[in-house]
Amino acid sequence: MELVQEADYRFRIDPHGAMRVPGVVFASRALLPDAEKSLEQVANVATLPGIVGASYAMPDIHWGYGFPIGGVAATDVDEGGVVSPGGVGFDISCGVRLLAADTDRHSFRSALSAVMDGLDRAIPRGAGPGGVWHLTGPGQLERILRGGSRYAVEEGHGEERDLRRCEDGGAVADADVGEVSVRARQRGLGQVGSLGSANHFLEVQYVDEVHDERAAAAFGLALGQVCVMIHCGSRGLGHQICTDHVKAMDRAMSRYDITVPDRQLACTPVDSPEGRAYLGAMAAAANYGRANRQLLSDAARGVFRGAAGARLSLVYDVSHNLAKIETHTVAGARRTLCVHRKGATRAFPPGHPDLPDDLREAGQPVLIPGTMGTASYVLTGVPGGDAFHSTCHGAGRLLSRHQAARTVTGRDLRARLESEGIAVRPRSLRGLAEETPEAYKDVGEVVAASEGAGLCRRVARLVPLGVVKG
DNA sequence: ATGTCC
Repeated sequence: MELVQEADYRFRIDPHGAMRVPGVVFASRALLPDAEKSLEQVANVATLPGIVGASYAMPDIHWGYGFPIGGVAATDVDEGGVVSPGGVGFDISCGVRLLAADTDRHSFRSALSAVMDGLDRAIPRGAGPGGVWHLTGPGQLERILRGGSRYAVEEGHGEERDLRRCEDGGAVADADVGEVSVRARQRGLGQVGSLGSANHFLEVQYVDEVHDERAAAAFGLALGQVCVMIHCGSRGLGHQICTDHVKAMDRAMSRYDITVPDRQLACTPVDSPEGRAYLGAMAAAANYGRANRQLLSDAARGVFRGAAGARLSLVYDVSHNLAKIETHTVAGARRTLCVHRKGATRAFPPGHPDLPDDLREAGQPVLIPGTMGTASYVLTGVPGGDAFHSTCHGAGRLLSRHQAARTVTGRDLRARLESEGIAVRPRSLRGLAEETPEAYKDVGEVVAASEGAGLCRRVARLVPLGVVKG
């Protein structure tokens, strides 16, 4: 795959074969080792009907199902543009929530161990069932799928203010519960309020560097402040919805005369029965993921209150795996686009009308979970930019789970983290080893490349005090 | 990511 360098941190893949638009990759050469497979996926996405602008890739690009992880693709809804479940991924609405404590790391130090033990008991995690909420019946699951974080807050698991600090006010309105299969519901029933496994985590962190004082103040962050970061998604429910709708679209595609270079790019027009069905089910999973993060926040708040006498205020909650219908100006014209972000985070600039009043001047908080034991970042959107107000989502994997687990034992990794002063509460030592920092790109380099490409600006760097993992 | 293959 030939990459033409256009600027620092910006490469172009010229259209060839069935590509309708170019590929644009925001990265440095150093961030693209062995990227051939994922760059081919960038080119494949550029063949989708109705794609607008370019098939974009963020600096944390790596190989994924059909679309690369770290990919952004927008299609024009009024021009036959398609929606593809592979452009969202299996973990629909996977995302990050950051809460800021009313304490700094020095005052907090003596409480850390008790807080970690409390979180160890309070946070359900790992593969399979288990969640903080035990549903009273199927009607309650439907209310979660329609109401997301808003429903959890209505039930007493949070504050009204939380909802103003959530993307979409904590729930999207267009969930179609009828498009969520019985099997997806069954899988979702017992996992409401759970972390899951792999790179999902809950971390106790503190603000280690502030890069932008004004934005940090607007977000409620200050140097030394203790924070809680929660990274999780829609568990088995979202996974099953992706499986169901990929299958349905794979069968339906030929009726729309759509051919794709890879079956994993199965898609139909946004404005088709199959497209609307997927988007309705995806919205339900989006709400499930948000309720999930709201309930885990509530559990963490209880632990912080009891073990440290500390309060947690929501900084923001944003997904990095979603397709959204958004209005963007393209070549001077307002167009209705279906923006797929898969391992890419929405990053609204200052002044965007969808931001709450108290964030309008600073821009949207963008939450970047780092690799376990390293740093995480808070960024903000910037004016102009490219890729439909999107930026990176994390470090990006380099080694497979199997390769990672061969480099270190879970026991040794835990000892290493503890010796660095990071408390670790793993559910499984094997799972811990699979997440060793060596398996990932350097999140600092990913963030620097994203900023260098003009996609976002750094606000703060966070480092871990304690890790809760599946 | 995921009842890591219905």
